[in-house]
Amino acid sequence: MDEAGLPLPLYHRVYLVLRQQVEEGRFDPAVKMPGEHEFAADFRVSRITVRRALEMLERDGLIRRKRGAGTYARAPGAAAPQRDNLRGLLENLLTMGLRTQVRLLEFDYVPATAEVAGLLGVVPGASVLRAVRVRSTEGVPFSHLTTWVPEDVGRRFGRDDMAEKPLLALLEQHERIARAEQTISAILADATVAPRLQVEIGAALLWVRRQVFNAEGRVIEAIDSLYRPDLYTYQIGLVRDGGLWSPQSADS
Amino acid sequence: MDEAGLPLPLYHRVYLVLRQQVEEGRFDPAVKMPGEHEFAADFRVSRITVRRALEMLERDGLIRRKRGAGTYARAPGAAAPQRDNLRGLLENLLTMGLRTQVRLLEFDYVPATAEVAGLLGVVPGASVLRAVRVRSTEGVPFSHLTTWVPEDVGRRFGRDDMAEKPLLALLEQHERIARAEQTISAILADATVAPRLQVEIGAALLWVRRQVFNAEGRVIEAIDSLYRPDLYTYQIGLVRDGGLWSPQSADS
DNA sequence: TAAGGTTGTCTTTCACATAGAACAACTGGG
DNA sequence: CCCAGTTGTTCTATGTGAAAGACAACCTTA
Repeated sequence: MDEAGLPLPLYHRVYLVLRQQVEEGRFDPAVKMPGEHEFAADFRVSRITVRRALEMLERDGLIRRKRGAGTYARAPGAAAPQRDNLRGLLENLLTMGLRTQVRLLEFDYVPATAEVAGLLGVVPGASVLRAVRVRSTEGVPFSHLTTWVPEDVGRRFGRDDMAEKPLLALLEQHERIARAEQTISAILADATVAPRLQVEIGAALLWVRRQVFNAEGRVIEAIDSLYRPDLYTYQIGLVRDGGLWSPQSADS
Repeated sequence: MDEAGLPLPLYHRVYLVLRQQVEEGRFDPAVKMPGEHEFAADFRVSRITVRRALEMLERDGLIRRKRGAGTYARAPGAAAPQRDNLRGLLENLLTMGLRTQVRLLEFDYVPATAEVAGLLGVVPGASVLRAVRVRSTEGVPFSHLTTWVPEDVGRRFGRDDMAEKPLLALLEQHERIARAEQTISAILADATVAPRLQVEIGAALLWVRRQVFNAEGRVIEAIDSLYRPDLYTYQIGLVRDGGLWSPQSADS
């Protein structure tokens, strides 16, 4: 059985894992990387499969191989996406006041699936507004947002409003937003979102699902957010408070 | 179809396209869907390929097929269960009071890498205690924890302590824990953690990195946690507070 | 120079993906 | 009732993914 749900070829999964590790700087360019036989044993695959993955990495310019000598990771280089600028980019987003571009890909009224109906607290099949947006910074997409809103709430604004203003601002024109519930998880990029986020199918994405409640306790919005982990992370501070943790701050 | 070199099997690409269309309500449940031959012509694939996609859709409960009669989409509300156990198991963990087993895989003093040194606030190469644990519930592993502690802190307890008590409890015997910083992201399962978490290589994992500070502001502990997204999610409540979100509660 | 390790290249074998085709079993409408 | 249309089933054939192994070419080091 394929737990991942995506029937990606073995060599491609090995490639994705190794590429992630090389890009993280996990291999010192001055130290010989593990040999093909060793990788094959680690991954429990044949050497041919490892070789296919390594050939792809070499074409990407991420590693250097030489017969008899071994395989070496390339130096991170100037444009290296180290883990430091992870935080950097998040802080940029916040301090710059979210200087990002938003592209509206879909905006339609659709019948609610069972899952969406459960999130919004409507009956399955009820008409709901679904909008899909991609948010970018400097032309690079980093988040993929799918939003569902009950029909009566959605009718208060149109497609143009959504392309310009944040949805939350639109909602707050008519509603008192009280609280939200978030579930954070991870998921693989599928064929739909991968090109929109400019990642490969099978790449790891941060998955945040949020329900927004108004003052009456009604769900007025459900958001499914997918983030590129190399460009966006979720940061939380916790304070120790009598044997328990309580949160201190989160993003907005 | 898509000849962009994507390594997804054809039948799976057809499945993804059709699933999206069915979920969007594009097929009236009262009207016969196009026949297998017609789909094959539309997608420019063989009928066998179309049939595999349709079989998957039928297993998902999204369509109904009958020999001689045809294929019909099911009513929008009748979608497959799919991701219910996400929330289910998490609630189990909390209500059962975290009835989990912990297995200590590694317990060693190692020289700090540059990355770990940065997290702990020590010089690179300094000796630090590294422990790797896997936490399971009912025999199923759901989290993989790598912990680093400065040497002088780690010397206060031994391997046996760690196998029994939570690390935080051990630390609080001698320290005043003040706060923590968490970074939440996503990462692919590599050859090391995949077997320990009983997932496939290349599966998506939830990645939480935590720095724990004592009252003096020193980093006492750094934790790298990997969670199986099908068994564990991170939940946060937010309250709307004067145009901003502030957190309400988190896990501990 | 010699030895051992590393990547490059070539087998063989098996399983699966896909195409193309024919036929069987079944349904609904004229 | 019969027939056209639909899904179910079973063939053949080809290409790719993958494992396992053997050997060649090459580099580094003792």
